[in-house]
Amino acid sequence: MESYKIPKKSVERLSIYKRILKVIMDAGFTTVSSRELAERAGLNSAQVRKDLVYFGQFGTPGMGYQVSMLHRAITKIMGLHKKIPVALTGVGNLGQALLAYPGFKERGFIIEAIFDNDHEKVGKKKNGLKILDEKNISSEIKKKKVRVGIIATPPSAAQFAANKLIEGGIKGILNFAPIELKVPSGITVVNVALCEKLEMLSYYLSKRKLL
Amino acid sequence: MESYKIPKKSVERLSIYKRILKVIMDAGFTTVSSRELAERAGLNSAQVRKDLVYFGQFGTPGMGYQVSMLHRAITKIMGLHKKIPVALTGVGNLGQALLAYPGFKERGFIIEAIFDNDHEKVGKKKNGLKILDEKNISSEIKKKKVRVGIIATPPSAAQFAANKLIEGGIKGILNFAPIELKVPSGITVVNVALCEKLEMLSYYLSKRKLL
DNA sequence: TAGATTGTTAATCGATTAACAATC
DNA sequence: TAGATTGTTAATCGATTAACAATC
Repeated sequence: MESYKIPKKSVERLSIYKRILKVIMDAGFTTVSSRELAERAGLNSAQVRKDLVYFGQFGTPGMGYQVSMLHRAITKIMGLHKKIPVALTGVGNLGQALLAYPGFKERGFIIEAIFDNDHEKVGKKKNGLKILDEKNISSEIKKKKVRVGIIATPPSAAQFAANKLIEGGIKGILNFAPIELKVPSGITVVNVALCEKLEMLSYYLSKRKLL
Repeated sequence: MESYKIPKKSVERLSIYKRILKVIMDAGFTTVSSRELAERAGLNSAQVRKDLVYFGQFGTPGMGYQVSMLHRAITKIMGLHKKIPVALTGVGNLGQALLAYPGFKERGFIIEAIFDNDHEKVGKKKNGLKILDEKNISSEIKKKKVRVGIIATPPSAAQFAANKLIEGGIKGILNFAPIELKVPSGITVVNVALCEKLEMLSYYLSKRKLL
């Protein structure tokens, strides 16, 4: 399990391989080749092998990969075999959606605390969780041993939320706000570029005079 | 306004520049250099200039770029100056969130029709729109001249939804389902890789023994 | 053994960055 | 004019793909 120079893209694809392996496993197959994996992921088979080798030697020449073993290995490598307590900041439309989104729980991300700066909302309950004041983020998440923060605030409030989360000891942030967060080294930020994706789509349609 | 070989990444960054230009414009500045833009976007200034030149010559040597003019130009290039009628498929948690998410409307993406395959839901209203049966996607969207489809269904229903959307004449799809949609050439699919991002974050924390 | 497919090296491709003449 | 900053070319870097010896 090396670590020094693994491309971000390879890590992202690891997640894709895991998803495909699950499908293949559920279909009852026990082994799979890099060619098959590549085909299903829309990639090159050399790339699949190269990606996997960053993390270990999982294959058998002439045979391919053991589906369930590789699936389990990737799950472990990605740390998806443990539950992770999460805090959500910003209980607006997007925040409420994420709160209800089953994809988080399925991956072991358990939302344990939710925050907003709107005093109209603070104190009310959403999905069984009381909305807390953003001012108290750091003390609350220390109490609940939260490890990951999700930022679903408007862009103007995002940096403040990030600061408070980091103050509370958080090391990883999933950021939905369309701004580049400034964080000290040692903090991992993963951006979900919703607006950018939307505007890209607009561009491609517009270019072809389809709008 | 060339078109033959513009990298996807440059298009995505165009959206980022637009966002930053808005901030600079609102702060009252009239010109901006590639260095300043780069700094705010966390990029290299040569990259900013190269990206922009794909789309035209907007700058003045010695001066930089006219903020409002560049902002307007990018908006136009991305087709964000017109309203786009949109259909949403999958009115589950994620779908309902997207329905309420103001970011779509702000960018001119107006959700005009919503679909689900759950007969419990069909006929009910959400955000002032009646939920329609997925079976009727193609006829309904033809009627409403919808140009873009958003897929927020579970993965198992995503390909069916995509097929129906395409049957109805749609050329662009924003896909939130974690599967690689198979579409004929001429259809633009932009994937929002929510799960992959989440799992990436898990990986980086796990690697550093932070979970 | 023969056939298949891995892990890995080398070749290719594309994207980022540095450098600088052109020019406001 | 002198200083600043563009657009652009060349150099660098990194990621993808092809090819193949090793090996099950």
